[in-house]
Amino acid sequence: MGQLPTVEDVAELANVSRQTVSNVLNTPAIVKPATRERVEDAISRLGYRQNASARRLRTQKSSTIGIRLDPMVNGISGSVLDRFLHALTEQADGRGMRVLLFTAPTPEAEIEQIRRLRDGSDVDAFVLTATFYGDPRTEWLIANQVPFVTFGRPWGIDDMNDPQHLWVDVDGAAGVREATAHLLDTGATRIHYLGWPSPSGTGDDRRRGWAGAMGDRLGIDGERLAALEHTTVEDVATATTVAAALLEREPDVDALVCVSDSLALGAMIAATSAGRPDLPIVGFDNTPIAQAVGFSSVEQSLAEVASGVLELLMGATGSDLVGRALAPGEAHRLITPQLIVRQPHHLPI
Amino acid sequence: MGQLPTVEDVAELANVSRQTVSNVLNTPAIVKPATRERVEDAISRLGYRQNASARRLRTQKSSTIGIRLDPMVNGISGSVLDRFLHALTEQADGRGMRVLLFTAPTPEAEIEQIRRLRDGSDVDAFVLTATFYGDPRTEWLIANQVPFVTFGRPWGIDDMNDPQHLWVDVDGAAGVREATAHLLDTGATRIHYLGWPSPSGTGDDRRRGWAGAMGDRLGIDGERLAALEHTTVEDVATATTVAAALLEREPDVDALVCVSDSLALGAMIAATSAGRPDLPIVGFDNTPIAQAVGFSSVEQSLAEVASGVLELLMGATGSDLVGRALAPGEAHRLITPQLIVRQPHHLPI
DNA sequence: ACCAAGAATTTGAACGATCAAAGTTTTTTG
DNA sequence: CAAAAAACTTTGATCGTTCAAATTCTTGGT
Repeated sequence: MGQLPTVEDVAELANVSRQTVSNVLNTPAIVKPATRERVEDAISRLGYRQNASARRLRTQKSSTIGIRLDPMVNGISGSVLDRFLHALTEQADGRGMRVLLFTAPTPEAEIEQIRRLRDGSDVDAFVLTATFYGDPRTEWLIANQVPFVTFGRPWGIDDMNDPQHLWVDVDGAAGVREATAHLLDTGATRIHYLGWPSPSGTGDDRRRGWAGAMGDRLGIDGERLAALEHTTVEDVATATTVAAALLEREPDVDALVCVSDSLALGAMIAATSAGRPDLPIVGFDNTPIAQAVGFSSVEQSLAEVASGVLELLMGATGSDLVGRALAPGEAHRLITPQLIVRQPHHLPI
Repeated sequence: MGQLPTVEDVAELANVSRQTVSNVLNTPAIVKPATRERVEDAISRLGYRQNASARRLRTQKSSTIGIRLDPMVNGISGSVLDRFLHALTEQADGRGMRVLLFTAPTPEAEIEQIRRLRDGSDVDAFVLTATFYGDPRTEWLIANQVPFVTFGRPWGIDDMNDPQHLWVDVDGAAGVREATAHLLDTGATRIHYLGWPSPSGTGDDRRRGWAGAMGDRLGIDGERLAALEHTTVEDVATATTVAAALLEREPDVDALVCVSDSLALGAMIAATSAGRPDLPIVGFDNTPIAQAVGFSSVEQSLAEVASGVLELLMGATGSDLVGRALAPGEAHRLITPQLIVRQPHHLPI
């Protein structure tokens, strides 16, 4: 096998011109059926594939999405980005897009990388994760008119409805509300909450779900609600300590809603140890740990997040990047997560 | 800001020709220092960047490494691939390479994807993970002369020293041997092993490390060694049960070496519950769980694996892909992992 | 049967870089 | 100091594709 076949080779075999071959590939509708068939036959006979670099050079599009691989993912929820990446890659492929990775130690370095990738025509859109308040990246991207979508809502209120800032996020409040409602349905009433210290965009959002359900269904709020709330950092050992103290101080706890699987694992260990292996505990992210140890958890559909990202970037069916700014209501997607109910495995502790 | 500057623009500003600009970029050594400086000045003044597509079209190289993102990573060790990906991306960037992701449900589909990416000049080398016995992918890649490296040694004996099959792997035996030796140094002698059922390439390799240390240092082998060995599947709950039974049956256990952090977590829970929170336990992979719960673990340096992969692919310093077959001894790298010693957190169970 | 309008196809140029070879300047050498 | 060698720079061609404009082929109305 010498050279790879080119459009020219296909054209010659099919007795047509380069351009017709190109048309069969890109705009088949304008080619006469008989001709198209002949070309397609030649293509498959030669095993021809488009040369991506040449195509990109000519069209000035790379059909590639860039995403930064975070330096370190926190705790046991690390697999979230992993799973998102998988879903994104898979769905991007379905739309003829590819996913290119890059790394950067700081937001400034990330901007530099983005600039490089963009200027080199390597990437024509970006997906940002882990956005934060006053994020310089989103500002830069908007200012430089680089298409992008963030996974995670912007934290500046102004940006929330800015039609230039496309974003997809998981409705943590809805997920935790469902979890709380499910516990209420089973008869629990003293449902405590184990969360992260405020302020935390994600954490506060999830807490709102619990608070809302407790308020709506039981009329509990204000002081009485605050008494059911406990906070700890994202760390299994610390969470275990906090949960153990809680269970000792308040033996009548009915159930425990946790902001993450890490905290839920700590709570699980503490509960089992306190002789309450059946205490209903709910975590968030449905990590392998939740499955392994056996507690309920709120699962975010990363496939939905990925498809939301691509829809915002390329339109519902499109295969091209949208340059247009979207209407305020269309510029984002809020994905509703789902509660996965599990029975504890009764670990023999 | 209208058009992006090209070599032509830089050349004009620096009063040289296209080619000289290209030389400054690619082979600076052959350009007279004064000229080079003038060109570099023009480059930075215009903010010029090489157009990757044009370069790739001309050179017929994509400077891109393809890697398949596995459908699902198993258990809590999922972050391994994640961390490897990060290290690979980072180091590839340092060598002017990029990492492109793809997915595929089956090995056959993966070959098809590889073929597509290769034929389209999208990717010019691949990194394979999770290889298995009689893997069709490696055979296809070798037959089609596509450069690749596998993370994980080939399991067919013949391939082990095939200079065409480049591979990097972690020396699990050495890691577990070190862990066992460390426990022996602290005075432990009844060191049990909790592993996966045989046959398992990775599992058997790690087991060998434990067996070797026990044999060399204590002269224990054969029947006596087998009595200290226990197996269970990769699942926290099951491991907890097995470890609990073991501790009850053999109260004089000094320490427990585990094939993975999942099993170590199970062992940790069982030990703590059995009133032996200080029982030395060692896991493998040094996942966030090991850190969170507080047990020793063998850490594989994924940075070293990544750099090994790139070295095999591109040569020690090179920035080009090696087409040459390497000598039998040079075709692989075995990375020695390192034991991370931790004191238990004394979870208040 | 003719001509205009539309459909289908072809041709030349361009995308932005590097290669190969040829041209120019500078340095070395007899 | 001239000629040869080395060092450096420039010129034309090319990678494989798509765009824009030009050309040829169909179709349909009168």
